[in-house]
Amino acid sequence: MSPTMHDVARVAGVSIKTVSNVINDFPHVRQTTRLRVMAAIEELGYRPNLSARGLRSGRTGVIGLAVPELRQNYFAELADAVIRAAEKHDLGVLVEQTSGDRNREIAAVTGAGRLRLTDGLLFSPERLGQDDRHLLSNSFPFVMLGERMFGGPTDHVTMHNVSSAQAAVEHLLAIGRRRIALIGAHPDQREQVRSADLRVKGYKAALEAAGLPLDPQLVRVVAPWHRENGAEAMRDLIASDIEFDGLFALNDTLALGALRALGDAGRRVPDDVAVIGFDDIDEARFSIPSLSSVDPGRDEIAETAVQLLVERINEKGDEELPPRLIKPEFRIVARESTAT
Amino acid sequence: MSPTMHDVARVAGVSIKTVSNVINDFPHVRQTTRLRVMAAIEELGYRPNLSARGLRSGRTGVIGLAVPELRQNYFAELADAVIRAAEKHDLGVLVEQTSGDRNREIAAVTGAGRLRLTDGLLFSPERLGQDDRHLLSNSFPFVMLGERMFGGPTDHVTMHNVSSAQAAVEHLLAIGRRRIALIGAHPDQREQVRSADLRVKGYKAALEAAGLPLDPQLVRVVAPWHRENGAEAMRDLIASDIEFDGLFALNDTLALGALRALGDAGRRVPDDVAVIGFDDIDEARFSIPSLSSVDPGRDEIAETAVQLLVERINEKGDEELPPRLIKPEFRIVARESTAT
DNA sequence: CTGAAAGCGCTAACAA
DNA sequence: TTGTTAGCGCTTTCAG
Repeated sequence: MSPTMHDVARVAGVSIKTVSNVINDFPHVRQTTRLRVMAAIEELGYRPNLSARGLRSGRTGVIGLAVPELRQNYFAELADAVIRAAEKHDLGVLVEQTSGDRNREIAAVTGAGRLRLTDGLLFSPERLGQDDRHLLSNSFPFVMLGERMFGGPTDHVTMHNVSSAQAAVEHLLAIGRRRIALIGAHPDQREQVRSADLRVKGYKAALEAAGLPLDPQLVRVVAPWHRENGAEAMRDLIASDIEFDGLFALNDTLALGALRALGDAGRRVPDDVAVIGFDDIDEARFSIPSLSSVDPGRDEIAETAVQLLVERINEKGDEELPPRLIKPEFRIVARESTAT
Repeated sequence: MSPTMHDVARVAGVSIKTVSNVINDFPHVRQTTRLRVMAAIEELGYRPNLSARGLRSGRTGVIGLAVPELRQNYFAELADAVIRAAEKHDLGVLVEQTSGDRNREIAAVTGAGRLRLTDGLLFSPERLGQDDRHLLSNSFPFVMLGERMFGGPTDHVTMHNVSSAQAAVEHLLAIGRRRIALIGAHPDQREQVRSADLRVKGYKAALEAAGLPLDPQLVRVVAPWHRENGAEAMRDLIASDIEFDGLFALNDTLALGALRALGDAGRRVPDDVAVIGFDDIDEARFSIPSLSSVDPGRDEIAETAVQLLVERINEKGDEELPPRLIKPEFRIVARESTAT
């Protein structure tokens, strides 16, 4: 077995408490003692046992991040940002993939399984919705991400979906586009609070503000938001012979798929069709043509979410803050796909 | 505090040991007792404390995965696959990003910090090399990934770099290309065992087998393997006025950047230049044109790596297997960028 | 400033 | 088949 604090104490000729004091940077340790202890630690190659520490202190130093799947660029970049942010707080990140499986999302929020080992959870649902709020509680440090559930008992970091989508469409209008298609609307009409619906709302608001009619034929239902589906929706749209000169795709992946289908069909971007996506994933900068997009403030979302979670973890039982809802600033990133 | 086994035992009217037996699916528990215990667990919302279990059993049920950064598609897809594979063994995955920082890679292999909480580590180095083998030991369950360090004391899952690179170039030769450029060679000539050098070796082998000369001007040094660098290398190559009709990019990200630069310069792919990448990331299927690539067997790499790690974790002290080196089969994936 | 000792929640001998 | 009990390695009162 690896050495314990007792071993270190014995080698350094001090008590186990002193070793603990040194490790935890407690102030009242004489310098010579400290050095002696550190030498012993070095000599033995001692590493604290985090399970024991976790058991004793009630903290593991690890937070959980539950996302649908890392294969999706948006989540990979989110996870990247979250891990970096957690690091600043000296926290590790246990990544759980729910794979768009409702039961696994339920398991994640109700604290079953592995995530019990964590001090708190960042959760980005894909299947749970507004009706599942009863599953949430504020007894475990928890920060909601995304826009599938609002008004729960926990902190929530999300984005300005409506206004940023509206800004995206206004960007297309500003370069003279009038027949703007949208791909990525959600099939299920009953659900209201989700990225798709909110972004569609922004789309409609922009058209209305510009005094343009809403042509339902230009609004295409697509789910899930994968490249192939974006390409397929665009092929359908082209095949349907409906006229359009602009496209707002509800995320970049859809937009990239659509770009592909437009290219195949010989439509030039942006000349024939100007395209804007949503998320501003890395890839948007390097597609051909490069893709205009909405940066929803992903890095800030990650940093804020971790920050809120840390506050909840450190919260004393009595001082309970009410749930907070935070939306970082967004930004329209104009690239070639909407160049004039 | 959340309920403990004692609470459950009290409510169920049994001893703590019986609760433990039920939780761990031990055989010798009467059915009625089992039911009573399970009811109590349900009633109290009891969840085992994994820190305590970890302390007692020496197992946390979590493995570590150390990669450079999830932002890179290849690693996001690898992490995705690893998490899925780990799940089958009922293991969680703590993801650590080393961000191409040598010291953080050293910290990861030497078991400093958070990764102490894990039962084993999958490690994909970017900065550590052959000379750092002394940092490795086989005392902690560990599986090496990638091709920066060979011959260490641990299991290692890697890929057929040379032969698959050779196959990629032969694919270009087979469609009649004769002036094949390579981008992504590594600047440092001293280091031998790394993806870049191995793939360059495959490139040379293919040319030699075809009786073609090696033109050093066609081999471009690029690091790191990011899109922008791929685009830049291609712009340089085009600007240098050297003739070429094929391109082997040492990874897909470079290839996608190069595709971009080729498009900008008005060179048609595959007509003017046929392009093949390496890794077969998702994106390759959806670029314009779609990108031919080498699938190095990523899913199998992930599954095998987790499998080997689990074996090491379960290994009794006495039966030590010698280090194993495993290379899954590769596959050339032909798409539009090398269509005839 | 340092030491002694209790106990976090669980598992696994050993007893009954 | 079930109960009792001794720690796993650490933090943390409380004394000294």
